[in-house]
Amino acid sequence: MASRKKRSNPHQRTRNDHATETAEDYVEAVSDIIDEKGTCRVVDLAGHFGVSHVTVSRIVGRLKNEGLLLTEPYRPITLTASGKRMARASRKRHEIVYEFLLSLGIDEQTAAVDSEGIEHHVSEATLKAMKRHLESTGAHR
Amino acid sequence: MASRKKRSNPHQRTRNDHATETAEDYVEAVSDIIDEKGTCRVVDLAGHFGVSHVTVSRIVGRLKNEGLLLTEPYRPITLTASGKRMARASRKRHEIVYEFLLSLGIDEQTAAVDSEGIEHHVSEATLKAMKRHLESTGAHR
DNA sequence: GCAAAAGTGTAGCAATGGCTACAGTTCTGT
DNA sequence: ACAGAACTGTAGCCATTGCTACACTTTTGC
Repeated sequence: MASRKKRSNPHQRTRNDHATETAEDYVEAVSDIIDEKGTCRVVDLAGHFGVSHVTVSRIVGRLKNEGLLLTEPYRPITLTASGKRMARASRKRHEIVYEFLLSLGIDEQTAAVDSEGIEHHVSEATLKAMKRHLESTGAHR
Repeated sequence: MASRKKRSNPHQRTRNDHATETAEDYVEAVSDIIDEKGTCRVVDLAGHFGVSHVTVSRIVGRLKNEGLLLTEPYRPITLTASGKRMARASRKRHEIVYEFLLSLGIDEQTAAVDSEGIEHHVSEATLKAMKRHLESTGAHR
C-alpha cells in the first residue's frame, strides 16, 4: 500500500494518492456488486458512484492495466487475485471505520458517508486504535 | 461549505470536492504561515506542501479569483475576510480531529498526518461526536 | 428473427494539479 | 549601485477524472 507509507513531508499528497483511492473504491465496489448481484458491469459502477459510464469505462481500463481486474469489451468485470486482496483490505478498513463511528454515537447514514471519506486517510496506527476502542467499549459486532 | 452538503448519492464526490479541499488546505496554510513569520509568499506554500512554486502560483491565482485571498505579482499573499473565515473553520476542524486522535492514544506524528487527511471528510455530526468524546474523557486542552 | 432497449466504447472537451525550463522581478550584500 | 541570489510568473507538457455526443454490441421482447 504505497500511498500509506510514511512521508518526509506529511502534507505531501500526490496524484498517486488519489489514484490509489480510486483503485480501492473501485475494487471494493466491484467486490460488493458481485456479491450482491452475481456480476458487475460498467453501468453498475456508474450507478454506484453517480458518474457517467464513460468515466467508469476509462478507470476500469486503467485498473485492468494495473492488474487489479479483468474484463473484455462488452463483458462483465471480475477481480484478479491482486484486486481481491485489495478489496478485502479496503473493505476491512472501511468496516472498522464505520463501526468505530457508530460507536461514537453517530447515525448510520452519516457514518456510512463519513467512513467512505475517512477510510483512505487512516494509518495502521489509527486503525489499531479504533479497533482497541471498539473492543474496550464492546461495541464491535 | 458546499462540499459538505448532503448528497443524494453518498459516493458522489466530484472534482469540486477536491478543489474545496485544496482551498481549505491553502487558506489554512496561509493563515498559519502569516501567524508564524509575518508574511506568506509563494515559496513558503511550496515548501509547506512539498510542491513546486508553479503549482502554488496557479492555485493561488484560482483562490484569488474565488475571493479567498489577495495578492499582486511578486507580492505576499493575504487572506480576504472570506478566506479568514474559511481558515478559522478549517483550523478548528483540524484541531478537533487532531486532539481526538491523540485522545485515542495515537502518537503526535501520526495524529498530525492522519488529521490532515481526515479533516475534509468529517461531517458536522461526526465533529460534534468527537467534541463530545473529548469532553467526556477530559482529554481536550 | 428482428427491432428496440440497454449497455459499452471512442472522440473530444474542460478543470485540476503535478512537473521542467526559461524569463522576468525583487531583494541583498558588498 | 549593481551583481547575484532569491523569488515569481509563463509556456507548455502530462495524468486524472468529470462531461456530452455519437457509434457500436449485446440483450430483450415480441
